[in-house]
Amino acid sequence: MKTRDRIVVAARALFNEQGYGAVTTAALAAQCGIAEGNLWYHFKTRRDLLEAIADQFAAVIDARLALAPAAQGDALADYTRLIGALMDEFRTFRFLYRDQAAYGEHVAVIAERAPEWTAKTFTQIEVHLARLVDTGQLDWPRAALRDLAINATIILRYGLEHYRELGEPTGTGTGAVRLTLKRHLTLFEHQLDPESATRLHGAIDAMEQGALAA
Amino acid sequence: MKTRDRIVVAARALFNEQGYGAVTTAALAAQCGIAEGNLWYHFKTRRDLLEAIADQFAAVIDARLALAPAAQGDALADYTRLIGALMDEFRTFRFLYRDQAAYGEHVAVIAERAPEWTAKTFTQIEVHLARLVDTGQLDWPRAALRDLAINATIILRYGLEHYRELGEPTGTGTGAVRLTLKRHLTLFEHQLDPESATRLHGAIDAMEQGALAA
DNA sequence: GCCCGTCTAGGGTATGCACCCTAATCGGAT
DNA sequence: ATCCGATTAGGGTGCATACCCTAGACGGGC
Repeated sequence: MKTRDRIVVAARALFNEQGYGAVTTAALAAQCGIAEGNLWYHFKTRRDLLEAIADQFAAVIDARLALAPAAQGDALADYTRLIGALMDEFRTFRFLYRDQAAYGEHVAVIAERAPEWTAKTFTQIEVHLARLVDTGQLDWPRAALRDLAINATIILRYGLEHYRELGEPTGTGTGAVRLTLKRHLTLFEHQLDPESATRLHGAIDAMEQGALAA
Repeated sequence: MKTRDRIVVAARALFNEQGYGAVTTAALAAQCGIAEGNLWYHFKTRRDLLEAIADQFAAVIDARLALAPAAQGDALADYTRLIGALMDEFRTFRFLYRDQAAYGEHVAVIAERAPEWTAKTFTQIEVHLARLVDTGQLDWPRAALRDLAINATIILRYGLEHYRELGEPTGTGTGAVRLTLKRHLTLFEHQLDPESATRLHGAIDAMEQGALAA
């Protein structure tokens, strides 16, 4: 891996663990195992590094927003794929959501596009849930799907912070993502047919060990 | 109002608006209309100021946790009172939740008690919802009340951040609290009897204009 | 061997900010 | 009038940190 990419990966991890403002450039260089001067060779300012991460973030979101349920496919697998991708994103770029006060409103791509991303995410989840209704796997009034999608998004979006506030560990491998996915299931699992509910639980159990590592 | 109290109030407001780390002691003194030396007369360190606010926070939470539905009273009014108090708290002390990465894990009262507070809040909401079930105003399986209480708490807790991410203004007087309360209602309003649903909506509409000012 | 991109080591600077210090003034209570 | 707590104005310090600068080394490609 090229040094520049190693810096981006390490920065993202440190910012997520310690908070954006608490990570010094000296500590980051040490974490990468490079001289601080080399960090400045690759990124002129700390802001340039932040924007490199934000550009990655935007690309990941655009790719995820392209996910749609297949017309004739496995609606449950499609839904599982989506929520897995969402949690991967919330976890990988956690500090970008959480530490906005620390890095300010000036990362242009986020300031401009976050509201639109969020609104599109509601729609994306709604469309996936509608497929579950169409296939008879979920019993939910069509008129109430939007609200369910929004509430599900909120719970997924803030799940890691929620468990942090409960004093639980929330880093990678702790099971916090799985807990969050299960938490969101409580919104509608009583309206899933029993087989689908079981499959979804099983898919979520399998998720933190493998799929989300990608 | 005594200067010391004025400093606490102004600090809380500035920390909420701008983020804890972005508020300099110079700006805070200016906001209070006092010399910076006077700020240091009242608080020896910035941390002392933070802890004064955290102590207030703890007292407010303890008082709110003491709220319980009356055995023979108006269950809907009791529930309304509780969610109003909760939103008041989330708004008044918003930075204490949001900016934890900025001020660190070292405010003892929060580090020690936040998980317990959150767990008690779930129970408090659950007990209030159970009263609504008992009075026939809410139709919800008893075994599922805990999950409803937790989901309601999450949505109330993160509502302001949610609307911020949607690009909406979230300061006092913007209607964000009302939107949050309405959002949480979507979890269960279809299971309220129509009169109760109408009353609750009305109570929420009245709330941001008056009751939450207290 | 030459060129060039990448990286190092080591020293440094400018800036921002929390907090200090001091002498004087002010205002309220006795 | 005196005392004392509260407040001011103005100057200052120490520290942390992002980022700069420079000469040299290293490694890969031609």
